[in-house]
Amino acid sequence: MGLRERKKQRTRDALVDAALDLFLSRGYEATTIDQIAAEVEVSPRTFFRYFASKEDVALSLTADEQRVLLAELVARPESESPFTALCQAMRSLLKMLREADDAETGRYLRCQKVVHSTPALLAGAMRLIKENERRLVAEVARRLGADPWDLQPKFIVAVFVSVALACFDERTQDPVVLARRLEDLLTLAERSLCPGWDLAACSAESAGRPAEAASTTG
Amino acid sequence: MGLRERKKQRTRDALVDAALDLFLSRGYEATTIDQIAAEVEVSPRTFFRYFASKEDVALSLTADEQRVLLAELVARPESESPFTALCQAMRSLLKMLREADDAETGRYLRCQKVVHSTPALLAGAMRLIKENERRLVAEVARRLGADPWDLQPKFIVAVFVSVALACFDERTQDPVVLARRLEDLLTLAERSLCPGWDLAACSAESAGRPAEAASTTG
DNA sequence: TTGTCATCTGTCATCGACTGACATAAATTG
DNA sequence: CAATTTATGTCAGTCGATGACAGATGACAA
Repeated sequence: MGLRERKKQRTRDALVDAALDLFLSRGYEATTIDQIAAEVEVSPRTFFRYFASKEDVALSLTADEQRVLLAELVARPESESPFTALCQAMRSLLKMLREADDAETGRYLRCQKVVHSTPALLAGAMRLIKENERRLVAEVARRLGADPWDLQPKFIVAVFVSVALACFDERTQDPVVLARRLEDLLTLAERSLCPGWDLAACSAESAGRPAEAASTTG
Repeated sequence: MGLRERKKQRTRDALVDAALDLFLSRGYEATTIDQIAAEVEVSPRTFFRYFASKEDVALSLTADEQRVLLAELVARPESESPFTALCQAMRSLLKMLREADDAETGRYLRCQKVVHSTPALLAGAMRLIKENERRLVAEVARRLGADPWDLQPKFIVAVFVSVALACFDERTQDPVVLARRLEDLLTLAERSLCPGWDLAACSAESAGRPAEAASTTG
C-alpha cells in the first residue's frame, strides 16, 4: 500500500477518534466541525471529503458493524435455519468485538456511549440498521427459496433485529455484558417460538390456510 | 376556545398541509422553510415557533399516531394478555385511520408517502417509534407486574413493534391494505409463537432455568 | 533526478437550517 | 379604554454542508 493510502487511513482514523472524544466530552450538538478539524489539523473542508456529514463520522463504526453482520450471515452454512444463522452471525460479531485490540475496543465503547446518549444519532443508527435489514431479508429469502416480498422472511428478520436491539439499552455497552444479554434473550426467544417456526414456507397469500411442512435444510 | 387558540390551530394545520404538499411535489430536501412559510404567508421565524425543525413538521402526524397507540394500549382491559392488548391497540389505531374524514386521510397518505421516500424522515420516524417503545415496555411491565428492566416485557414489545413495522414497506400506504397485512402478519406470528408466551413471568436472572407458569389474567 | 500527471488539500463564496434579541401588533383581561 | 399578555416580524448571526478554483504533494516514467 502506498504512502498516500496510509496517510488517508491515518487521517480518517484520527478524525473518528477526535470526533468521538469531543462528542463525549462536550456533547454531539455542542461540537463543531471546525473543532474536530482543528484537532486533527486539517481544514473543515477536508473533513467533508472523508465524511458526508457530522452524523456520518459518529456512525462510521455502526455502519461497519452492519456490513460485518451481513457478511457473517452470508458466510453461515446453508444447513442452518435462517434464524439460527442470524443468531450465529450476531455471535460472531460480538466475538470479534470482544477479541479486538484496545484501540478498537475503546473506539467502540465511546461510539456506543455517544450514540445512545444522542437522540439524533440513535435515529441515524436505526436508519442504518433498517437499511441493512432489507439486505438481511433478501439473504434470508434466498435461503428459504422464497420471494423477498413474502412476509415470512420479513418476519424472521424482524424478530431477530428486535431481539438484537433489545440487547442494547441505555446502559449496556461492554461487549461481554452484551453477549450475556443476547444469550438470555435468545433463550427467551427459543422458549417463546415454536420449533421450526423459521422453516415452514408460507407466503402472505396462504396465511389463512394451514402451512405445509417444508424443510430447506441442505 | 378563544380566537387566539383557533388561529394558532389553523396556522399549524396550514403549515403541515403546505409542507406535505411541497415535500411531495419537490422533494423534502429541495423544499426550503422559506417556501413553506411563504405558502402560509407567515415569516420563516414563525415556522420555528410552531415546529422545532423541518423534520418535526413532516413527522407531526407520526408523533400523533404513536401517542394514540400508547393511549389505546393503556385503555385495553387488564384481562387481555400483553401481546393481545398491543395488537388490539394497533387495530384500534388502524380503524381510526380508516374512519377519518377525507382531509385527515389525505394528510395521512401524503405523510406516509413522503416519510417512506425520504431516508432522513424514515430515520426520524424510527426514532419516534423507539422512544414510544420505551413507554410501551413500561406499560407492559406494569401489566405483567414485572420490572421495566426485565427482558420479558422488552421482548414482547419488540416482537410487536417488529410485526407492526413489517406491515409498512415502501409501497403500502392505504389503511385498508395496511390492516389486511397486519392481520396476515399476526396470523403468522400466532402460528410461530407458543401459546401463552407473553404471560410467563421470567426475568433475565432466571433465563437459564425453566419458567414457572404464571397467569396475570384478572 | 526531473518532469508530468493524478489526486489531495486549503481558501473562498454561498446556501439553508436554526436561534437569540428586540420591536411591533394583536388578543385577552379588568 | 387601558394594561397585560402573547404572537409575530425583522435582523443579525452561528453552524452544517457544497461547489469552484488554485496550490501542494505523492505516484510514476524517462
